[in-house]
Amino acid sequence: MAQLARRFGTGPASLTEIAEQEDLPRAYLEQLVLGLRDADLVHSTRGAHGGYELARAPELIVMGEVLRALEGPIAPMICASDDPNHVTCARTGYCMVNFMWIRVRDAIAGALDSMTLADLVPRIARLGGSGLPIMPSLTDPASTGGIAATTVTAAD
Amino acid sequence: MAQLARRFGTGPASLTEIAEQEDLPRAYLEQLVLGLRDADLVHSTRGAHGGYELARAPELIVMGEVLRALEGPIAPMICASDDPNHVTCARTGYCMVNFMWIRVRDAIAGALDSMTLADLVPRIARLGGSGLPIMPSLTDPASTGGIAATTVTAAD
DNA sequence: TCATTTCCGACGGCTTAGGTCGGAATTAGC
DNA sequence: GCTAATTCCGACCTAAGCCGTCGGAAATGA
Repeated sequence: MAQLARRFGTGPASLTEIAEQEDLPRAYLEQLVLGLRDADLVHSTRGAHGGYELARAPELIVMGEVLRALEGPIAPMICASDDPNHVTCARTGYCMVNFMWIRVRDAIAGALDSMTLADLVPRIARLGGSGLPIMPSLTDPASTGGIAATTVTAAD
Repeated sequence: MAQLARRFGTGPASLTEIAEQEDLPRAYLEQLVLGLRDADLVHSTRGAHGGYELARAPELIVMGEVLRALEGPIAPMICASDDPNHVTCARTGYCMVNFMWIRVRDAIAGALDSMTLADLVPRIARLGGSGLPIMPSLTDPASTGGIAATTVTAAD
C-alpha cells in the first residue's frame, strides 16, 4: 500500500514491479491484494499493462480499513471482535476479562483509525524516488499528537 | 488472577480449588501461574495447605503487568516490542510500518496500564461468593472514562 | 496471436498458542 | 518419621494460523 501511495495518480502498477521494489514474492502479493480489492481500497485493471492503484487518495484511506482488509476484524481475543455480527459468548455482558479486551480492542482500533496512508507516506516521498522517506520524529512525544488525532471513532 | 483477587487477604488458595471454580485444567493453571510468580505478582507457599495468593492488593496490580507476565512483552509485531532490549531491525527508524505498529503498541499498553485488577474485580464481588460480579455499564461511554484514567504511562 | 497481467483455488511447512503428563521437591499434620 | 497435599519443572502433544508456493484460467493491449 505504501508503494501504491507513492505512485498515486500515475496509473496502475503491476505486482511484478512492486514485488521487485519491495523484495517480496509476487505470488504472495497477489493473495494480499485480493483482500484489498474486495474492500475497495485498490482498483485493478486486468491484461497487459494492467495492475493495481489506490481507489482513493492516501489521505482518505485510514489504516484501520487496510488492516481489517488484510487481517480480518480487529480482535485481540475471539470474544472481543470488531465484526458487528460475531458470535458473542454467554459470558459477554458480565465477564470482566471480556470487558478488558473490549477496551484493548477499542484502543487498537482508535490508534489505527487515527492514521491514514498519507500519514505513513509523506508527500516528499510520493513521486520522487529519492529513497528514504522522511518521518515525524518518533522520539518526540509532542509530534505524534499532530497526526489526524481527530477521527478516533472506534466504529461499532 | 480474578479468583485470587476475590480471595485476597484470606491466605493461599490451591490450584485445585481454583481449577474447580474456574473450570480449567489444573495442569494448565500451573503453567500460567509460574510466570505470574516469576513476575512477583503472586506468592507461593509450597507443601500441604499451600497455594497461591496475590503479592499485592488488587488496586496495585495493573493489567499490563499481568499480561506481560503471561504473554511476554506487548508486541503487535516483532519489530514493535515492549521489551527494552529487543533486537531492532535495520529499517527501524525510517520504516513507516514500524512507526504504525509502535503507535498501536503504545495504545495497547496504555489501555492495559490504565486498568488494575481491582477495576475488573469490583469490591462487591470480593469476599461474598455471591456469583456474578457487577460491572460498570459497558454501553455507556462516559462511565468507562472513570476507571483509573490517570496512570496511562506506557512505561519505557 | 502473443505477451502480460489479474484472478483463483488448492496445497505445504513452520511456528506458536494452548494444553497434557509424569514425576521430583517441599511441607503440614499426625 | 510417614503420609497426603501441593508447588515446581521439563518434556511432550496437537490444532490452527501465518506465510508462502504452484498451476492454470481469464482478460486485454500491441
